[in-house]
Amino acid sequence: MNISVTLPDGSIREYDKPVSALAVAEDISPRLADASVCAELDGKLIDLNHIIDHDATLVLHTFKSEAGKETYWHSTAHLMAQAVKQLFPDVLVTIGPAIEQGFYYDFDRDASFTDEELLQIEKRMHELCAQALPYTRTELSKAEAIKLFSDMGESYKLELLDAIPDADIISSYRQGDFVDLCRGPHVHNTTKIKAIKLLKTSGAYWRGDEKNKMLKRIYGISFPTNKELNEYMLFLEEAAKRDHRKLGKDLDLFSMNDEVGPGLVLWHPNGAMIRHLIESYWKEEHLRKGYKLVYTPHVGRSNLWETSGHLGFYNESMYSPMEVEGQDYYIKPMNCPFHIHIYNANHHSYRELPIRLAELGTVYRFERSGVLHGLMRVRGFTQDDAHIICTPEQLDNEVEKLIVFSLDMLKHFGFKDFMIYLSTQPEGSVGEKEDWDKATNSLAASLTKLGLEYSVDEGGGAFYGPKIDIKIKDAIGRAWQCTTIQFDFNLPKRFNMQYIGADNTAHQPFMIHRAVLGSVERFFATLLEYHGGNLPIWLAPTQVMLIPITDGQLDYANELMERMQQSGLRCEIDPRSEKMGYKIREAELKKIPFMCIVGKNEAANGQVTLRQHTKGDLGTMDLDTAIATINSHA
RNA sequence: GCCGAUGUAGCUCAAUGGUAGAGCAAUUGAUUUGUAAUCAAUAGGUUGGGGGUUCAACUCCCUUCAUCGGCUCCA
Repeated sequence: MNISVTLPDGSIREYDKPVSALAVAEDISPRLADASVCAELDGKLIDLNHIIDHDATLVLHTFKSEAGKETYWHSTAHLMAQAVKQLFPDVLVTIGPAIEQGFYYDFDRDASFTDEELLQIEKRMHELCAQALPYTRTELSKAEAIKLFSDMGESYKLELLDAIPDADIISSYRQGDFVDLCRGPHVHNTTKIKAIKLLKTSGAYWRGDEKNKMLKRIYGISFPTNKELNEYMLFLEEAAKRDHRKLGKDLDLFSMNDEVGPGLVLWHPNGAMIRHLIESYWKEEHLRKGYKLVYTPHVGRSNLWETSGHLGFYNESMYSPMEVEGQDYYIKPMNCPFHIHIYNANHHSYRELPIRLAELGTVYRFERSGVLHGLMRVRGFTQDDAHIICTPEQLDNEVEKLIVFSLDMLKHFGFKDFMIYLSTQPEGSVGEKEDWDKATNSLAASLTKLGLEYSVDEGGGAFYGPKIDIKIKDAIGRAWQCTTIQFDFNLPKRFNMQYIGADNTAHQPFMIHRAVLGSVERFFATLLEYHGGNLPIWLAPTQVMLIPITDGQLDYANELMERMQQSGLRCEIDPRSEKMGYKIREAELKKIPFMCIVGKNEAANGQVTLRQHTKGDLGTMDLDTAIATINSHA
């Protein structure tokens, strides 16, 4: 018998009898064998001790690969469950997957896990690692699996088994006294798991459904070396420094206030300036791209929301009505109905389309108290909203332009990495299947044509249409939705939107609802975190701080400020009788991009000494050179 | 909303159930300074709100509000 194993580099290794993946790894190098956590046999993930008994391609995964990390963390989750079961035998295990950064395991237990208990569990995990317990895979029939887990009293596992077809072969993994229902693969021994940190606890609904029981979740992470764990902990610390809530306070950008109410933002002058700059840019770009700016009211009569259907399908997110002269008015959770009425105020010919109505529209939505999160999730926010009304023929072109426009705008703010999602028709949606397909295909085709990678969220569209979402990550890797491009098959019909076609009859237009930044609040927060507070100079509320060394240079500094302001720079003076070092330190902490230091020498020669934030002294030069230098960074 | 943690001066944080404190910031004064903190004085508080236990509560209990980390939901 001869078995040949093809490796990713194309090399082939021959064996005269079946071998384990681990043996192949050892054959290549002991170091690779040591670093490997799982393998991929003919594209299927396997355990390292899986026996290869046929000609096959083999990829060995170390912790460096995605699959390696996932296996490593998943195995750590099992290890944690084992420790928890040993320490707290009454706890029932449920599920425990690997996640993007680490793993979690959900347990059914009345009390929450305390910080002390977490340390206790962590300690037990290390002890179990030291015992060098092998992870062993066992395949069994569904009936056997049911017997196994019902003997253990693990009712949640039985519920999971329930969903598996009777004829399927089920795998379980055992290490020491712990058995878990699991597809695998796993590391082959607990010694593989070295550095462990249990990070936090939380509640989590069984199967993610809030009608179900709330379980107790423990999050953790693990690494092959302590060094990597320490680096990760450092990364979390660094990320905390970039948190927009901290930066918002430090740089005096915005605040929330108990008395004003949760989820309602107060924009301080510095934050308001940044917002103003974002919005001005946004307006100019939209005008350049053929959008028309509109303004609409903050409230609308109940009839409007009945026609739009919001009172039916969006009621939970809307605030209670206010009564005016016997009529109910609602504060708007969306801008669409108003934009539609602007469209409907006139008759439209197909020759006018597409019509693009844009507004920085402030909306108010009721968000449950537990979900509020800095500026990322608030109750009053401004959408950079627009509605594109077009003919079916114009659809593809509009979508494509829209995606390009969105990405260009995000890039202009410095963003580079995006996650793009295409969400398709969900259950119980409105509109014709034919239209859905056309719209979904149009979205997909545009993404493909532009060479963009995207994930499909099957059935994740709104009930009224498919959509494309673009997400950006925050400081600790949480993804936040910014751009959303949504079709709407619902409102054009409800509001009876029409245009007169070339055939001189009325047609219903297509409508795209879109926001590029998403909401100004969330975008602002993401922007702040992305740049760690060091905004690009065109967005810095103060671009230059003039620092006179003594009172003697105050007049000169004032003159400089005036000239800089004339040239369009946002410039301020620090006139206090503090030492220069103190003023510099403060300007640095405020993350002001440039400082102009002027002392006796500069005043005498009509010069300035320029200093760049985080970079330091750039030397002495005349004002025009300084202004040019500053502008070259814009 | 649910599970848990937290809430003390503008900010960052101290204080066994026994007189609420520090640093920075602020104000006033002195200092006139050369690339990340000059010195001194002053002022600043119903310890998130309400209730309770106690001779005595920042500290213990109840309740409520907010924030933080998750879950569910979402721009």
